[in-house]
Amino acid sequence: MQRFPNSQIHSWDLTPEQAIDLQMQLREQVRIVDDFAQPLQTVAGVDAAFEDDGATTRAAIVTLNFPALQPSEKTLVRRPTTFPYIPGLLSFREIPAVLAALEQLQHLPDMLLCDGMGIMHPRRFGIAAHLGILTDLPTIGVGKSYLCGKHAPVPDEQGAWVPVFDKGEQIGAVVRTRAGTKPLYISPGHRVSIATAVDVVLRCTTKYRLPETTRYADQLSKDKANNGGLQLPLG
DNA sequence: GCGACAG
DNA sequence: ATCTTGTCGC
Repeated sequence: MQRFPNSQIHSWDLTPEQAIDLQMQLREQVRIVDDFAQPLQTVAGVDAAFEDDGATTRAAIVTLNFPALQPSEKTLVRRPTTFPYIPGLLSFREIPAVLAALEQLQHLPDMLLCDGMGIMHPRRFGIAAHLGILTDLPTIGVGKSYLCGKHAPVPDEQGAWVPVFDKGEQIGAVVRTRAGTKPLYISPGHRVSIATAVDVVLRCTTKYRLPETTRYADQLSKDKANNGGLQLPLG
């Protein structure tokens, strides 16, 4: 019953210094090339929220069929928060709860879209990359604000995007998912190329700034009225 | 040394 | 992330 063998490769009881050392080590395993089931049949949104003044982490996952984007399954779990929020170390705060939520899914999604960065990170190991290595699932980082890298201004038209560079290499793209709103910072996490990451995010976006995956996961993670995290039929 | 800093 | 009402602008 060990769904993600790799999720045991390291402890979560770490100091910020140890967490950084771990990122430097695990980044070697990240693969930024398209290596996933095609055609894509399901995509899932991953999100975390906090309650009890931050003492409790709530992780939500909503799977949507692709490309129709209709919800097919969802899970919500609560776990004690064990790591502070430190820019660059977000994954150590949110992933433990996310893994627990993934374990409860009846069916594994073909791809995960996470809140935050993939390789568009100071050490190329944002939450989407970390989650990808631990689960060996294809992942994409969907950031709502800037973390690092340089890029030209993004044209204000739906679908426009410009590459983001850091230290001589492209680490992702800034994407205008909707005109008149702030762009999204897209980067691969694992087993996906930069171009495909941008393409998938745009295909998951309809009339709003955020892709449907993120919207559904956000809604679930913030939903106060729920059955304690039990899976519920959608409709 | 100074500025920046996902959720 | 979270605390929070109405409000300005497309």
